[in-house]
Amino acid sequence: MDTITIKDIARALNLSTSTVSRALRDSYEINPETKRLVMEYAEKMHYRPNPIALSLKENRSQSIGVIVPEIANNYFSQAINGIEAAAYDRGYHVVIFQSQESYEREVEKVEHLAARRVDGLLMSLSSNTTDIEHLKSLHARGMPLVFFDRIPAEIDTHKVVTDNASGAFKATEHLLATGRRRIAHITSQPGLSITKERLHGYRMALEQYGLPFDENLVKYCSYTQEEVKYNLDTLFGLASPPDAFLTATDRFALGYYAALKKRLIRIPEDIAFVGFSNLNVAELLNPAMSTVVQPAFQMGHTAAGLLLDLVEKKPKQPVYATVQLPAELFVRESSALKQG
Amino acid sequence: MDTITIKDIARALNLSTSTVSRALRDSYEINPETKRLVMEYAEKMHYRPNPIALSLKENRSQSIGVIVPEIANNYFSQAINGIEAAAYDRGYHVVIFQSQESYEREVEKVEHLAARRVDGLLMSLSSNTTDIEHLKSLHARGMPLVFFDRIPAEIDTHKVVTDNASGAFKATEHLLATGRRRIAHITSQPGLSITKERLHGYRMALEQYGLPFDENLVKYCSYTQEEVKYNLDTLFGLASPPDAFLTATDRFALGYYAALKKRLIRIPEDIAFVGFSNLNVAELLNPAMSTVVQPAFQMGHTAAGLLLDLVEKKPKQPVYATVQLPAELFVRESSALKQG
DNA sequence: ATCGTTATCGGGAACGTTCCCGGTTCGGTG
DNA sequence: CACCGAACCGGGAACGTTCCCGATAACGAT
Repeated sequence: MDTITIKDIARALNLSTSTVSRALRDSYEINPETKRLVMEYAEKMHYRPNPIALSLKENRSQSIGVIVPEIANNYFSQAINGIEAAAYDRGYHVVIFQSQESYEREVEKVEHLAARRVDGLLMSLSSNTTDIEHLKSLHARGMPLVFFDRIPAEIDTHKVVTDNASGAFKATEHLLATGRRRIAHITSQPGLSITKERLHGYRMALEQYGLPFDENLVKYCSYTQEEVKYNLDTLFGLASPPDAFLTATDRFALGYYAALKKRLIRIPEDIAFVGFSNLNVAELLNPAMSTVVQPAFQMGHTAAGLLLDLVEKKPKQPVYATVQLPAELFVRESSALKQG
Repeated sequence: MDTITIKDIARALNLSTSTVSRALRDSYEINPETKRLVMEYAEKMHYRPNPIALSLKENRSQSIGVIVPEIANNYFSQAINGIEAAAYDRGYHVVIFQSQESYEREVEKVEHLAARRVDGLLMSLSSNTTDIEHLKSLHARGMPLVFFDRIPAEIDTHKVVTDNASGAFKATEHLLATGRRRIAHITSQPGLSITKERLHGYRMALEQYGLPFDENLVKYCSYTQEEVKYNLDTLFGLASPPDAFLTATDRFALGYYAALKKRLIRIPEDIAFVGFSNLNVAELLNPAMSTVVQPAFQMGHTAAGLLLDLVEKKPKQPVYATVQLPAELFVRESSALKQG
């Protein structure tokens, strides 16, 4: 890219760089005629101010970093959509990384992004992250930081989440209302916030219906294929096997739906199913899948908004808040009323 | 972010910035003892070189821009996944924008990204883009540019596409082999490369089977909901209505699948269906959807690789190529053999 | 004693921009 | 006629880094 600078304009018009700079910013102390000359020449030569030079001077990059477990996931791609919209509206760029559910990669990317001098960081933790020292120290050094969806308890900053407890409660309650009594809960790593909250909602619903909580029905998963088989084997090997599934993420919803179907288990006759999922085709599945949907776009949008407020020091002394957005339960065939 | 610079180190150790700079780059002309001092102090103070200062000096940003119609789309999010992987491996950042299928937004984002001094640009055209002057001029001014999936004919540069013609041919041939004769083709705007190529494959298959091409069966769509209804009305209003659908993109596949089911049209009994789609749950749909799958990750990965070769001037005089990756046809229930 | 060599280091320009200080001209006022 | 204040413009530092020139000292070699 051969690019023209303010100096080139100055030289061409026999002016100083100061004058050109001021002319371009429409300063009052520049002769209108001079302004016109500069403006016209700049326009003609396709002049665009170099944001890098500005960044160096102002010590900001006008960009925010985003680290998510994976981009090619309905929930996160929708969230990124919201982030991009909010950031663009306020003149910021979005730089994206994925941790791929790996702690080591997450640390690496956080470090990289910080070195890159992004103005702020938007994060959703990898499922294998338990130690968040890398983020703590970054935050302590003054990097504006906002978490969404998968948040840590130990860092005090803005957080945006869905009301996971309520979502899980509604789903569990619904399954109970359809006559199921043994609800398996397939969920993420126990350390994650979303895991705890959803488990809490699940237990509350059981309690309210006077049913016992059975640890054997809860499976904390990572994301491997063998694991699915193993978990299903043990679940169906129980003396009192499950008659319903509540899965906690998009990937579990799809993975277990597929695995159940492969085993020729009938949904909803043998097993009722509700998945936390932002899959936009839940309606079209066989059978149509009941889902707890998170407002992904909205979450990304508000998280980015909060981050940019921090970046721009909108409130001088920020009072950190945890914004909770409602989850919505869509009842479909997969959790139809139990027959007989 | 309170950040430490090379100057701070120099001052603290009573050295010049030159010496510190060289010590940090492990230059041979610095006393090992001095190096050790500098390195240790830098480590202790968490020093990280400021990439923005480097960018200013070297006139490059170590980042590439990506403009896609929408992020929250299976195909594109998978492609971005590939782009991110390739870019990160080579030390580049990925800055993402979406045109939202709007020509005006596309122009705006292209302009924005260029002003932002990205080192190169990766594009998939919006469906409403017919005039590509904004990209032509950018390319003429020396911006490395690589297109993927939706490419323009009029710009000579690297392009990465799926073998759309072959994909459409295979799908059409398959539908013909199952006994269908009136295949509706739901596709994008006529200007797009993917539209033409897929249409070509579709026609070739018809021709090979000695069937006439009927313009009435081809619908060039944008992405509105009313349009779906209108197109279905006219298609089923034909004297000889379709007995199969071949849809050209992810969104059309889902949109028309849903609409057909809503009309209680039986798939595959009344209508056979094959969709170009990267939906990862095609298998789980009701009925399981036959799909032509594009190697999205691979496309993003190679496109990014080609772009970075251009950026880094790997071949001094690049010979622009159009890389064609194979599309794969997955036959499922939705295009089962016609009964009777 | 002079000189080239080696080992170490510093000064300062440059990247593109803004902005603080200055400077000059000129018309007007006392 | 001296002085003042607009009106208009230029010089140069600064942001953080690299790199081209030097510079200095010590030390053999001539």
